Amino acid sequence: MAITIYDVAREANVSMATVSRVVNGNQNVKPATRKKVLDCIERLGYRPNAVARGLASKRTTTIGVIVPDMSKSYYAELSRGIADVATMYEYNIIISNSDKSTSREVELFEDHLGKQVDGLIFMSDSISPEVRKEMKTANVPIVLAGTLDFETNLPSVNIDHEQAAYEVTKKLIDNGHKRIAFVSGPFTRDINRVCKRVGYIRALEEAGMMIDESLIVETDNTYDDAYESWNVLGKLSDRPTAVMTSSDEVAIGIMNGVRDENLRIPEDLEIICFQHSILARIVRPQLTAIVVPLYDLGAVSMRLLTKLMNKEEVEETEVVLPYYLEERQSVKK
Amino acid sequence: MAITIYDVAREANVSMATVSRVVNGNQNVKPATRKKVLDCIERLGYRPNAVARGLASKRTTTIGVIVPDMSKSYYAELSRGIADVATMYEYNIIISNSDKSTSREVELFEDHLGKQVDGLIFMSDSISPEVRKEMKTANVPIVLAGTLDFETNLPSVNIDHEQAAYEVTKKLIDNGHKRIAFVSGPFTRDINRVCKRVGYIRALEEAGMMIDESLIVETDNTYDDAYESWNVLGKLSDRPTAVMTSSDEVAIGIMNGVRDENLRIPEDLEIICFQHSILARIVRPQLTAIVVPLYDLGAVSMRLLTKLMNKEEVEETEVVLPYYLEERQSVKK
DNA sequence: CTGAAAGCGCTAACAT
DNA sequence: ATGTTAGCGCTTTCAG
Repeated sequence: MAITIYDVAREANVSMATVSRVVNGNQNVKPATRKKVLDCIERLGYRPNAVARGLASKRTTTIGVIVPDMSKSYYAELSRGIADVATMYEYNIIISNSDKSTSREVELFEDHLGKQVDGLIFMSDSISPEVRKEMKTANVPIVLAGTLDFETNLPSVNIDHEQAAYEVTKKLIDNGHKRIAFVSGPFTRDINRVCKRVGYIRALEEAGMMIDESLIVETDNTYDDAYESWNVLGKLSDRPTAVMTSSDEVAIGIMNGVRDENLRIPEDLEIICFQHSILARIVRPQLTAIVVPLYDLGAVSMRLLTKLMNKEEVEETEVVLPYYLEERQSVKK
Repeated sequence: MAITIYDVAREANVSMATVSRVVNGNQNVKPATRKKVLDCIERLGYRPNAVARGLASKRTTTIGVIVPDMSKSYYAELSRGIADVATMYEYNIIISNSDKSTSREVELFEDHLGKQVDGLIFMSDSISPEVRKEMKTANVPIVLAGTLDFETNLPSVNIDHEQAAYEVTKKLIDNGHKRIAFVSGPFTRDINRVCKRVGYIRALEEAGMMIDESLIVETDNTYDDAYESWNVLGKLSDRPTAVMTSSDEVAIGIMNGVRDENLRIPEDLEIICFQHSILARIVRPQLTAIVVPLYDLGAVSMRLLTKLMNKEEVEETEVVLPYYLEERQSVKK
């Protein structure tokens, strides 16, 4: 059996309450007593039982993170931001993968809530009614990280993907392109269908250009699928001379498809992508990209969650972080 | 206040013990009673408190994962393997980043143990005496994933990096190369210094070749540092014609360094790397590589841990998983 | 098959 | 400044 607070109390000839005070840094302890207790703790190798503490205090200092897939660099980077701020505020994180399944998301909410997490950070492609119901009935704060909610106004941290896509498209238009494609990730993802796609269309319409649906291609956001997508795009009689992609991995799929046709980037095709990893920087030519501050998205989400858990006043619960365009080699000068 | 087991008991006109039995799937409950209780649970929206359960049963169904950096694809992939098997056996995971700091690793052991995790999976570059002491005094099973321990024989899951490096080097020798470099990650990492480096040297010596220390380059395992390393290697009077790298990211650094000198791969330099991500496959030329089964490393580690936590008999606690060489384009046919 | 009761290890009033 | 005590919500004997 492990050492308990009782063992320490007996050893130090004080009550368990005093030991508890010492452990919790309560100032109402005479320095001499404190030292005596600390010595015993050291000597016995006492380690407070966080589970008992959690039951008694109703705070577990643990938060839950529900993410589609922690192995994807997008979420891995975001999660690292969460983890670092969590550490800073002395929280542990329980992380679970939903694989974007609504039923799994609901299960995970129940699971994490059952574990009495003090708060939750949720990421998903889109929010289903079932999940919204879970969030409504949860008794702890929830923050959406990089995840959109159009119905309600839950605390969230995002960048303005619509505006970013608009700017990317506009830049391509200004570069003289008439045929600009948008190779997207799945449209089941709000960020793609509702943000990037809409920004793309807004820029085209503003320039008085036609929307050609054959230039809007949905992929599953993987390299292989993107590579295939150029098989379609490249065979168009009037093929695109520029493309915006929803991620750097997709851009590289296009890029290799283009290269295997002996076309060149940026001479024959200009590419601007959303950057989610180191990929954009290490391929040649390097990819001009909207840099998405994934780490910060996670860090700010967690910071926001700490405020909510502390019941602090938060002026703005829907945070929008800045992004920027990094000019590299996939666009002509 | 949340619904407790008492509320359900009162509502169902049974004792809390019976509710507990129902919740825990105990067979000693009359079907009619079970149904009645289940109905009340449903109606009241009762959700068992895992913290109270953990305190009473001394099992939290949570395991700890200590990892250098969850944002690195290497560990992200490995962690996903852990997470999936954890889910399968109904465990949650608390994951923390050590950033390879020994003192942080020790803190995290204490932290996780304090949270009463039922087991731990540990990953690190090398095991320090302080950490070894933590592991010795821990009262729960610990599995090392992709991490070496030379002193003791803790449960672990690995691949044979030494043999893999030997085979890679031998293949390069058989291809006729006389100057073969090894661009490594940090030698503070046992896997590099003690395994890959040793396998590399073994192959050279077996072929009667000299060990030229200038061909062994230590990097911090990043793209940028690897790129710089070619500045050194490429300027050698008798420069290498082949190179083994400890990761695909490092290989790409070399590759771009080579390309910026207008040399070609594989004509002027052959490369074989250890593959830790999608990178090896999406760059051109694609990289011939030792495929490291990261996901499986994690999954098998977790499976092993479940057996240990169940006190099952385990015949072999030091598991070695197979790897294979994927021939692609960075080596001549 | 069901209930009563004793903890699990700690926090947080409430006393002193 | 320190001690006493009543829970926190559940599991787990032990009875019956």
